[in-house]
Amino acid sequence: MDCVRLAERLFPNSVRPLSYYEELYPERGLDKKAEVTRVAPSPTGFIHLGNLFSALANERIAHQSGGVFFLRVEDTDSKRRVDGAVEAILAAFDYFDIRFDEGAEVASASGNDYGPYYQSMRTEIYHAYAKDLVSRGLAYPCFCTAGELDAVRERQKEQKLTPGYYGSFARCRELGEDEVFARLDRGEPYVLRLRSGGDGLAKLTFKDEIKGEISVTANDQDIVLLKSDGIPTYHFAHAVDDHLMRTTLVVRGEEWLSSLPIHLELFELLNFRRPRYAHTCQIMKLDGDSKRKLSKRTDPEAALSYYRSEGYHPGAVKTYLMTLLNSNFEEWLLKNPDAPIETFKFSTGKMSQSGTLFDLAKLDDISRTYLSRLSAEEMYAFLRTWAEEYSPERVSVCLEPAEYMLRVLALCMGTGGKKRRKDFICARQALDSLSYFFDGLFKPDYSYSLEAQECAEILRAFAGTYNYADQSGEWFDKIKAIAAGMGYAAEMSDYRKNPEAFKGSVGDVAEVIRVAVTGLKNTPDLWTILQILGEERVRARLDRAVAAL
RNA sequence: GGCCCGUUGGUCAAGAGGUUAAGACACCGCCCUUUCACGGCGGUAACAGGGGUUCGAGUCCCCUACGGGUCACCA
Repeated sequence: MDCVRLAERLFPNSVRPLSYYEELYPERGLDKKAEVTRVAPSPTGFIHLGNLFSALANERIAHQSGGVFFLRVEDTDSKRRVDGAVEAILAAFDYFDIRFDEGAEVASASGNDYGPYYQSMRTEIYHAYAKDLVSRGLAYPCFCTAGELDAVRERQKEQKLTPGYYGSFARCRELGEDEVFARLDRGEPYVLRLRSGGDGLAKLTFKDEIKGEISVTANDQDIVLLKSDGIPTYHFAHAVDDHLMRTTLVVRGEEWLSSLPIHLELFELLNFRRPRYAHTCQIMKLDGDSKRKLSKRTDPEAALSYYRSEGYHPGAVKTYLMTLLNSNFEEWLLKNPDAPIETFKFSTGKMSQSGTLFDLAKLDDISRTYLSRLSAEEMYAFLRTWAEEYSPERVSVCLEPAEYMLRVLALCMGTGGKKRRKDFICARQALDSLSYFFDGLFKPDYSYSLEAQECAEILRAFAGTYNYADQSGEWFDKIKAIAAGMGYAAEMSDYRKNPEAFKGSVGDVAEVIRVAVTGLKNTPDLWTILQILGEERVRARLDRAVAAL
């Protein structure tokens, strides 16, 4: 077989020598410690939580080391391409404030340009390297049809052999020159395959930045380099792109670990210095008793869009992911509650090796703390931005006039006092929990702890003494008086000392009023709520509650 | 099934041969409190199992079990 002739026949238009690309995309000349990392999503229309997880790790590593972080769009699969998917990716990373130095849609400030950053625009580059491989006898055209491949696979399975295109199963590997050219002349479709020199039994050890030493088996599959449409597969594109873009460290999910042998062989045959790899654990979910990968089909929380549509604060989501990413992050955060995430020293050595379970309760807790640290104005702006996109009808109902909502938020967040409240988890939940401040949204589901009779008596007594002008102290004294008059302890300490002596405590009495006015058992300071609502609305709600009993 | 990775409380996890086996979330209790929260203090709860190596093993080695991943002209 005249390999050079075959290469020329396969890629007649690929005339540039490899040195052209090597010079076009030179070594970056960065500091020795500087890492060049990337995130490389494919535009399928679905953005997984894992994409953010991985992006965050890559971003921190690059920027912390004074390196470069770029975005490459892996749009090599025309079948899965979805309109608008790239825009969605860009918008999602922007929402979570992940900043790229280079890449799709980023103007390179440094003047270094290793693009194009869309794989669909890099075909001539892939073909140049493919041509080189063919001319060196390391790649060959394969004319096997999908049906033939399936049939072989079936037979291999029946015989309990490793499935795939390798060894004697690689039918097109040793095709004669005349036959190959004849079939090409006939226009038969083909894919370009790697002529693997690997020994499927050879073990080699490899050092992963997260997992440490791992043992891998050498690749012996003649994997597809270029699909029949001339577009590369992930493996080939990865090798060419990360070489020419001078990536130093690839941080990716551990589902890639099994194709690592392919990548190792590719880098070697292409004479590329290969990047270091860090394979991160996957985000799992508890399903019944067992863990499984977060699935985009069945788990809404697998989609990045879920957090945005629920109104989780992007900063809170990032904080949570950081706790999963670096095991010492949480303690650091406890000690440095005000420090920006960027000042945390991120380390691949502190990344978890085992699959991590996604814990919504923990996210909620972190979100509570995160939101509690915002000012009422910041919270208002956050809620408003969210509502405009996801719940526009609430803008006019809840968010205007702004002064009213600001007063509500100041109360509910405790921004005036020493201690902050932590009632808010996400924008949707926050707005939902505030609906009792708005007559149009107030749909009470009264649920009292006391008997109806008792509640009615308390509410009538309260309505009888209620005076809007009362200050907090006076107001509460009246409630205490009602409590005492009905056999409840006016002081919590009395009740605790001697609970048998009372029907309950002033807390129980207050709860009845709280439920009547807000429909909820848990709310911020009741007196302030009544002040915000105003006398008229308070009386109307008391009447309504009594009527409902 | 082959190959690969993993396994410390319900969850996230510290731990790099000698610890009373951290901390956080959740749960429970107490305290604080003008109600609801917040906060403070405390509690329940773990080294998958079995063999080695060692004076000594959660830490090193082997086996088993279990969980996960992957075996495409998808990434």
